[in-house]
Amino acid sequence: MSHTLGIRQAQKQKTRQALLDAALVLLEEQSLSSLGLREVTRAVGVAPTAFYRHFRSTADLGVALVEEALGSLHPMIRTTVSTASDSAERIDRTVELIARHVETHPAHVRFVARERHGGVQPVRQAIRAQLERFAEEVRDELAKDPVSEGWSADDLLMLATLYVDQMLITASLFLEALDAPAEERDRVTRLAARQLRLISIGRRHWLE
Amino acid sequence: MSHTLGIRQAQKQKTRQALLDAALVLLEEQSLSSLGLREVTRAVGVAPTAFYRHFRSTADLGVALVEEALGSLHPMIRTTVSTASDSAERIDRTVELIARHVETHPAHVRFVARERHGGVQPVRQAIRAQLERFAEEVRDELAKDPVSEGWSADDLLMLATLYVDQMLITASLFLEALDAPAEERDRVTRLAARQLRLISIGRRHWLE
DNA sequence: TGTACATCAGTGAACGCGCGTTCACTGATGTAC
DNA sequence: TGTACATCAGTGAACGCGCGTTCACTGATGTAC
Repeated sequence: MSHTLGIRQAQKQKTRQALLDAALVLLEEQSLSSLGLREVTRAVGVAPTAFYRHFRSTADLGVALVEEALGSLHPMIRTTVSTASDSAERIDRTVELIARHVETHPAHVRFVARERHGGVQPVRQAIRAQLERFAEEVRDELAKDPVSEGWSADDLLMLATLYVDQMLITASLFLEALDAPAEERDRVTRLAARQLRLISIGRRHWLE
Repeated sequence: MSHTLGIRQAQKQKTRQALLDAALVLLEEQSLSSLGLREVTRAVGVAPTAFYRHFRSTADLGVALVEEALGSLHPMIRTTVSTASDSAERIDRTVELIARHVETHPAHVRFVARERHGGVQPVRQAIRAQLERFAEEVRDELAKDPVSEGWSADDLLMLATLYVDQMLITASLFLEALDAPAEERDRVTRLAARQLRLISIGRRHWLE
């Protein structure tokens, strides 16, 4: 049977999640460095002091949001990169996957894009650590591909980093296009696919 | 002779510039969305109300900072891209130029990286407008290159966008490495150069 | 199952503080004659 | 050159407000027997 939390623990988790959810909503229109603890508790409907039962500070809450936003993406990244198939098809599926993810988790994507270079150091660091893990995972998957024969580990990581950054740029373009007409989203889709295609072409001819 | 401002206008400009400079320093450790008007005037040594003689709000000041940070870069971008020479050499010079720019204008670069996806809409918009201009200028320079024969205007803009985004990523990596040992900066230099090289290879084989 | 005590998530009052904005002002600079 | 008036960048007091943090508390939940 699954581990059942006590009533007290379960309620605590629920409040904690409510704080995270409320913060994420508030962060769509501001940066973490201006997010107030009282704003968050007000949105949830608990006393300001309740915040301290869960987080030391809003920066601490931000680090928890990074884990929530990026922690669960690792398997998805791996399978996306590794799926062996025609290159053009893989690119289209990747772009489609990013578009879908932005549609279903817009606030998470916005948070990561915003705070990656934001004003709160521990959060920047948490995001960088996650993105570095992504790059390493992409590198490991690329290494398995026969196209990578003869590549140095360093060059593979260079390419993986390029892919990861490109995925983030694409996600943020889809985010901006979320409330735009469908043509705009199509434009972003085609742009992202061609950029990935150009990178793939560069990859194929790297060792010439 | 050059146009001489009256004493009053000259003093006003000086105060305005002092406000911009002070804000830029304060923004190294926070985001614009949490920057206070009183913080800025305190740093300059004028009364809080003096702020309103120059800007409607901190968001308005942010837009002025975008102009200051990016407005003067257009000629530099054009000449960098257009200089006809060996591709590898051009890449090395480009990366070197970015490194130099980050060294001489770290606060400006940090501001743009931070606020590009930050919490203040008018500032995001101002940055996007400038970056779109960059992309168009790069496209125009790329179009003059014989390598671009047969390329559609749309594909040229796609490549130009890729270059512009890549330059920003590189700048932000140099920024993080500013206080790091020289080896780290060298690592960033080599990484950026190889990524640009891979993109250039993709460019050369795009039409095959 | 029942009892007695411990734990601890959430409360609510209180604090000192800095915020953005308003307003009428001052006095140096600019302008018209 | 001098005078009289207009302009306007910067002032300083005042305002109401929300902030983060402290503290002792309450009462439901957990635990030991």
